[in-house]
Amino acid sequence: MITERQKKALETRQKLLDTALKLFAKRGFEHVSISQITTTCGVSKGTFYTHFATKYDIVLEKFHEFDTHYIDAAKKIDATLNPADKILALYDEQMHYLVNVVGKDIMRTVYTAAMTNQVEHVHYLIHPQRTIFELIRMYLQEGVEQGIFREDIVFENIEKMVQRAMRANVYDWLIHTEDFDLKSEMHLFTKTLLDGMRK
Amino acid sequence: MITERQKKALETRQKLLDTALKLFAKRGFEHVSISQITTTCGVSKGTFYTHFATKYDIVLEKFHEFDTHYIDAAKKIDATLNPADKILALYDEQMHYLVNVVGKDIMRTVYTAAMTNQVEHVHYLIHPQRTIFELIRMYLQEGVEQGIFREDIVFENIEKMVQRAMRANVYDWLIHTEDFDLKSEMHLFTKTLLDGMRK
DNA sequence: TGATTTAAGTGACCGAGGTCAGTGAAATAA
DNA sequence: TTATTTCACTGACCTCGGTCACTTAAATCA
Repeated sequence: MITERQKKALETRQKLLDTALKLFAKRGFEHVSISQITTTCGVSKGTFYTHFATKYDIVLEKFHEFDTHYIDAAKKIDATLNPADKILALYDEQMHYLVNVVGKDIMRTVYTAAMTNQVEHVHYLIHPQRTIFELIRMYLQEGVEQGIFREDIVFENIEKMVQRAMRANVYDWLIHTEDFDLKSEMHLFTKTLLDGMRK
Repeated sequence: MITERQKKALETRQKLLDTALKLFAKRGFEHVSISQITTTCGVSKGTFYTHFATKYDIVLEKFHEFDTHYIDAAKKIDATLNPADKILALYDEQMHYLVNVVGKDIMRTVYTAAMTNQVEHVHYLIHPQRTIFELIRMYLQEGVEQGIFREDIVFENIEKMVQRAMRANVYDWLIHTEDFDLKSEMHLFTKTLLDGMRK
């Protein structure tokens, strides 16, 4: 059972989250201060920290929520495709989503936090239970069963490299100010890497 | 001709640089404040900013200096190797240097700054005139002349992907807290990618 | 019901990176 | 030599993310 107090606290938390994300979208993560968020919400600065450990945490929570998107994305993928093409199709869909829905600002925050924040557990960006990684593992296992991959590379390495290809292209997208088509760059890069893994 | 004043200024600058790097090495970049650096040097805080635009700039300058290392590294590479193996040999040497000389702390700073700092020019991490990129371009051109690469990928894309492979592995090294052998991870990843580019 | 405990919320405070009007001695102009 | 300009250097000051002893009202206990 939830008490009146817990209900109020959850409302405050949600209000902070919504306000913060709205302000981030309008002015960019770096240009929004905690004080701006809390005064907009009509609470004190300290209240922010009863609900979130750091400024980053708001973005990380949203990012985590975004990740459920891939379950829907996976459903759209043609089951008759070969496993390598399934991964490419998933990445195509994912990159479209990152560029058009999530956006560079949130992704930059996530990719910076992964390097900076002393990890309290395994960081989400490389967390093996991450939805997208479980999908990729599934496709790769299909590929192994069909015998399309070289046998001198162990499965964990195949998996790690495919995941790394994703971060590689996202990172390069983030450090380029313009003229970087994430979707096509990711496609070519991952396709080439997968070709290198094939028999 | 250099004036007395300019000489003094350069001395101050050099002293700030040396002190900062010594403190960074001892306590880590994030745990050293500008005030600590300037009081150790016996100058005011403002002086730091007459010589450097941001705290990052000290590290970026050092990183730039490190890059000359690759000229020596390239000389050691066996000229009879095929171009793909030359790139692998260069990366092996480079990763050894990053892990044992440059260190995670400086690299983390560089990789964060690349995402954060609004680029005044093209950022050094992707600057085409960067020493290591010119070396790679040279080897890849050798490879093209020998006809070892697929012809459906244009040269600029081959070049971009090989560079990206480097950042991919360095980034993954930076977000892992342990159990990440940069040298061997880089080797396998780049080798696989290069295999995917071959005829 | 009244006494006690709990925890959401408060805001003064801290040290950080970075700014800028002002200073004074060196460089240059007269 | 003297007047003027230049610029390395100063340090009080700004805002920031984050902390913590404290307040207060709701939840629980007796």
